[in-house]
Order: sequence, then C-alpha cells, then structure tokens
Amino acid sequence: MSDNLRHADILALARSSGKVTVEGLAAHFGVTAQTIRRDLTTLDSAGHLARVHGGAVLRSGTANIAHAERRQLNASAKVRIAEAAASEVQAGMTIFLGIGTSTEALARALVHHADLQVITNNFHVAEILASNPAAQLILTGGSYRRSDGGLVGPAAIATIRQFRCDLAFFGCSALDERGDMLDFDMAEVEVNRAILDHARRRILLADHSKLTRQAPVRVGSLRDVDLLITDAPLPAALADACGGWGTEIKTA
Amino acid sequence: MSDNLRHADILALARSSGKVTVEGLAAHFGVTAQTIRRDLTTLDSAGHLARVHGGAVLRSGTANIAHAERRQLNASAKVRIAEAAASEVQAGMTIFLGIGTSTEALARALVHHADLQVITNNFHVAEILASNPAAQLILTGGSYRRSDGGLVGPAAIATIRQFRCDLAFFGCSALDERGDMLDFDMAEVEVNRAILDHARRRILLADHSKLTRQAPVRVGSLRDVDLLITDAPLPAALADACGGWGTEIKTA
DNA sequence: TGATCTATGTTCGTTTTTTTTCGTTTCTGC
DNA sequence: GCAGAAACGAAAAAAAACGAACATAGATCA
Repeated sequence: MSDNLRHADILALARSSGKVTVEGLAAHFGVTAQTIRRDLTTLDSAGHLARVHGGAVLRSGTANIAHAERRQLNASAKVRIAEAAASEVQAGMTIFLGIGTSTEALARALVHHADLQVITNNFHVAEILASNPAAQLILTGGSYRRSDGGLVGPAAIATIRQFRCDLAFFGCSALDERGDMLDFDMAEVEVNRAILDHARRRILLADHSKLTRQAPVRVGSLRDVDLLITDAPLPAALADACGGWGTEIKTA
Repeated sequence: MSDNLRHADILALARSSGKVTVEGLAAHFGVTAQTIRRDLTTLDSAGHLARVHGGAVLRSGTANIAHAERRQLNASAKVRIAEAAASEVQAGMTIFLGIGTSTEALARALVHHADLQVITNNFHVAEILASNPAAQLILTGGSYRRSDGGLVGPAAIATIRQFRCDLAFFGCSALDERGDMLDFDMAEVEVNRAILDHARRRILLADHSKLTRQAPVRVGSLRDVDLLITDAPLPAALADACGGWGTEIKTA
C-alpha cells in the first residue's frame, strides 16, 4: 500500500500510451529493472495496472470481468428463465428490459423475434439486440454504470415516463422472505418505480440464488409484480403471500 | 485479459483497420511471425479476434458492414483529424461527441485520457469509451439507428439540453462550397441545433472527401462553428468566408 | 550516537517468452 | 485438380524476464 514517488508518474505514462515496459521505465527513472518490477507489482495488486510479462498495461476490464462472472452465475437457470420469459412476448408488443444479467439473457433469447419494440436502460441489452434488425430499439439516456452497463439517473427516468409498455421485464439483486425486492444502488429505486408505473404487465426475472442473497436497498415488492419467473419453487410462506397478492409464479 | 504487451496494440490495430496480418504485425513489433501467430491464436481463443490464414480479422457480430466500410474510408485521415481533435481536450472537461465515424475515431484517441466527462448520442462512441474507466460517460436516450449507431429523436435532444459542454465535436455527411453542413436525415437538424446551443466551443470534424459529397438536408453552417479540423486545405473562397465568420481552420 | 526501518541495488536460480527449425497444411495461379 | 509458395503448428534451444534473498545506503527516531 505504500506510495511511491514514481507511482503517479508510472500511471500517467501508462494512461498516455496504454502500456509501460520494465526496461523503458527503468531507463526513464534511472533505476534498476528490479525496482520497477516492485513498483509494477504494487500497482497491479492495488488494481491500477495489469501486470504482464515485460511491463504492464492499463486495466481496462476490471468492472467487466466482474460482470462477466456474474453472468456466468447460474447461467443455465438464467437461460431457462429467459426462454420462459421470451414465450410471453408476442409480435407487435412494446417491451421494457431493465438492468441485470437475467434481462440480458432474455435479450439473447429475443434476437430472432420479429416485430418488436424494445425500450431498455441496459447497454448490454442494446448491444445484443442491435443484431436483430426486426426490433426497434430505444435506449433511455443516463449515466453509464460500468459495473453492469446500466443507464441510470434522471434522464433514464424521464425517458421511461414517455412510454407505456405492454410488458416490463426486470431483475433485482436479492429477494427477501417477505417478498421485498432489494438492490445495491439507491438510483434503482426511482427507475424501478417508473418502470412499474408505465407497464401494463410487470414481470420479475429472478433465479433461486436471489432468495439467499442480501442487499441494502428496497426497490419494491412482489406485491407490485404481475408475474415472477424463477427456476425453483419458492418457500411456502412466500408462495402463499404471492397468491394473496395476485402475483403469478412460473417455474422454468 | 491481455497477457501480453502486444495484445492491446494488436486489438487497436485490428479495430482501426478491420484486419491485421502476421507479416505486418511481425514487422511492426520487430518479432518473428511465429510469435505473432501465438498472439493471434491467444486473442482468437479469447474471443477478441477471428483467426484467418495470414492474419486475423475482427469478430463478426460487429453488425453493420456498411458502417464498417465507411469507417475504412479515409481511415488514416480520420486518425490524424482525431489526434488533432484530442489535443484540444484538457483534463476535467465536459465534452460532447456526436454521430459519425470521425467522432468514433476521436473516441478511440481518448481511450487513455484521464478525468473526462463525455456526453454522446453515438452508441459506438459509448462502446469505445466504456473501456476507459477514467471517463464518466453519459448517453443521451433515443431511438437506435442501426446504420450508424446514432441515438436520435426527442429524447436525445432533451438530454443534450440538460448539459452545457466545454467542447462539442461533431461531423456531417457533406460540406458544400458555401459552408453549409449537410446530412441525410431530418432528425439530425434539431439534434445539431441543440448541440450548437449547448456548447462553449463547437468543433467540426470533416475530412476533405466531405467537400465533394452531396446530401439533401442542411443542418447548419460553418458560420456557427468555432473550429474546423480537416485534412486538406479548403477551397480559397470557403477559407475566406471562414475567416470572415471567425471560424478557425486547422489542417491535420 | 546508535538502532532500526525503508527503498534500492545485486546476484542467482527459476519461469516465461521468443526464436529457430522442420514437417504438414492451406492457399494461389495455372 | 495440380504444383509451388506461403502459412501453419509443434518442439527444442536460446534469450529475456522474473522473484527471492541478501547487501547497502540514507532517513528516522529514541
């Protein structure tokens, strides 16, 4: 963790050219290669650079790597859920796809659907559906969140409010035993509310791992959801509550 | 991600020209062909490139072929223009990047800049700058136009109006002898106006081929532009007119 | 002043990468 | 469809980079 006179300069050099070499830095600073190696090792473990043989490169994908791993989690369950969700989508519909890896899986399942209008605040969903020429694609604006490709902030909400969708698909980070949907970011709350308010049918995609996870922010309740698509039966108490709320449950 | 100093550069070269050759890379880096082959094999199995006999090409799925070809057009001129444009950008600035392949080239030149706030209605720009963790990235909303990755429509305009940028970079499809900027889509007109109204300094990127092209819609005049960056001297009459309007011209 | 701590330099055995070589596969022009 | 050329992959040898251990020098503090 110890700082070093050279570290700031090394980072600046790395940013300006994308990479640095051990040799080059050693000559630049007039120190031995071994010293530079120590610097680079430190910067690497601090997460500022990625060490490679011969030098180091900018760490471009740190957020994306986490996201890629998250996408892998329960991948097969997500695909099953996505297929069940896709079967809800009829030609000619306007649908909303929210943030999360489950909605990305759904986007993949919709790549060959015809005659769709898709509104999304998920950059990755847009990347996926860009390859479907039969889908009209509308992005909400917003600040790009690297951790998950979400577009968040007031601009996103303003755009959502301009539409009324037939179906809204969205995910959440966790689902507690009382049926509350939980997330990590306060910014989600308002976006979620806007979605719930502007869709005729609200569909939550949540694999069973969400039931045992924790997250700090309450973004809504299953009470406000019309259909929950999941991959394993819910605890009896929660299933009963959903029955009372009129929340349909589909197990893929 | 990249386990090698050359990998990032190889990908950059591939992206800028669509393909790379074993021979060319070997000469460029001063290593043997066998070493390059190993690099390409790695990048291929990592999914970043597709290996072909003699070199490698960008992985398909980069949907729009017409767009990819347009990007090729005057590629070297665009890179020069982009570098000149990048030199206008100081740390801490808020900049706008509009639609067009020239602004994409600029985005590529800004991948390693630190401390930037970028607002764009160009999906490809967002894809490129997503890999720069030191840039805050804001997308305007809007309807996704597959031909060029532009986000157009009222949502885009509404978002642009919420900001005031230090610099606005934009392109146009053609530039006539009277100094009018021309485009193919009426939707551009209002977006362009919003951009011109909400930036302190307006910079047009246009390679010389724009001077001999035709397009039907007038989206504005060089009179409203503070700086034109191009790659070849303008016709004398137009250069004079720019002088009268206070439009600075920089030839990269 | 002397003990101690930290950053750097030096050496050396180990690991990784690159080159070299060679037989096989794939293109290209006819 | 064939022949020569170019490109390819595998494997061994060579080169470069690496990290660990220890030595040294300057700073810090009691």
